[in-house]
Amino acid sequence: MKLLDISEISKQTGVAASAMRHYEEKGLIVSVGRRGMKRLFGPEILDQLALITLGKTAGFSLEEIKSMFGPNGQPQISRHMLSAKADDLDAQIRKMTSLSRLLRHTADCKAPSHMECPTFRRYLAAASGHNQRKNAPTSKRPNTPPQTLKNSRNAPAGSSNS
Amino acid sequence: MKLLDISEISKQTGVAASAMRHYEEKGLIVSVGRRGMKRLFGPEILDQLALITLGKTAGFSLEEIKSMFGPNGQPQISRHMLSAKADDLDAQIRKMTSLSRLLRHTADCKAPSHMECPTFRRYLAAASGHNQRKNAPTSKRPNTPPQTLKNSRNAPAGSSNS
DNA sequence: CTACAAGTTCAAGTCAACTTGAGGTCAAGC
DNA sequence: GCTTGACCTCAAGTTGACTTGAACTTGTAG
Repeated sequence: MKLLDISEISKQTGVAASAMRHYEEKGLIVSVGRRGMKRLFGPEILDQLALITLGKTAGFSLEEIKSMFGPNGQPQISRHMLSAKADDLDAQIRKMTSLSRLLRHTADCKAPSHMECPTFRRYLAAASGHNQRKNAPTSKRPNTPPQTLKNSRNAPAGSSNS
Repeated sequence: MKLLDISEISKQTGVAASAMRHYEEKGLIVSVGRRGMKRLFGPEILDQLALITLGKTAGFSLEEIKSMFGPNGQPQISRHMLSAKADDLDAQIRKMTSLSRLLRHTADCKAPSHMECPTFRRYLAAASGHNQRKNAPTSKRPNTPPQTLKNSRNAPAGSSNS
């Protein structure tokens, strides 16, 4: 049989055991049983954790992720709301694409001040305001927690270029 | 002259006054002076706030945003690191694109369990692991705060579809 | 001149998503 | 049958990005 214990899963997925307990507590995953006191999970946990990790990367909260594909993998919200989430995602993707270009341009541009560079300002305009599709994103909720991008071997932010 | 006070800026950008004070404290923006005790900002603040908001949307921390374009709009990090940030962004964009497709598919698919749907699994595979470009994202940093997507008039996650 | 709305500072609180620590449990190996 | 190491629970702590509250200051309107 292919039941996995928490440390095995952690090894395979990189998700901390404490995080998995947290997810279980929040109802995002369920353990299929125990060996003694130790949790056992079915192999589907690997996909579920991948999905959770992915959702977090995309900026969804655990609550939202749970609503999109609960512990059983089935969505808890309507098709319509799922599409709405996808719409949000697409809007964000558009902004991020512009930001990526803006960053690459910034890395190359020789202008004394980026704010004065027309290319920079064009990307900024594209990335912020007016998304080129029908209804505006309508950021309703007042406050919204942040996410931090992971990777890119980073240095303390004041080095190596004169 | 076109000096703006904090509430005017808040009105125009939607950024809370308290958030702007926070940004100033953290060194992301600077006020150009005071009228009495009240902060005054130059018009460039609007672009800077747009940039900050954008950076947050993309999942960068305030520290990172500051390093990418400080209070003067100039990057505090090397061109190389800027490109690396853009690379991160692109990797994330790829994942989010797959996730968006996965969500749209989930909204339409009639399969009893999504995990058993080959299309679902294909998107999941595309979205997680193996990104189709050269070097892997190398998520180094151990723990990473979250971000939450804003908009999409959302309901409490258990409604309207029978 | 006085009131007042709108700003200010500073400390403390909040929230999500975990992590950490203390103290407990148990299957397995010697 | 006892030790050990991996896991457990539960409470408390951490981090980032703000928000909130209390007490204070001021330019402007009346």
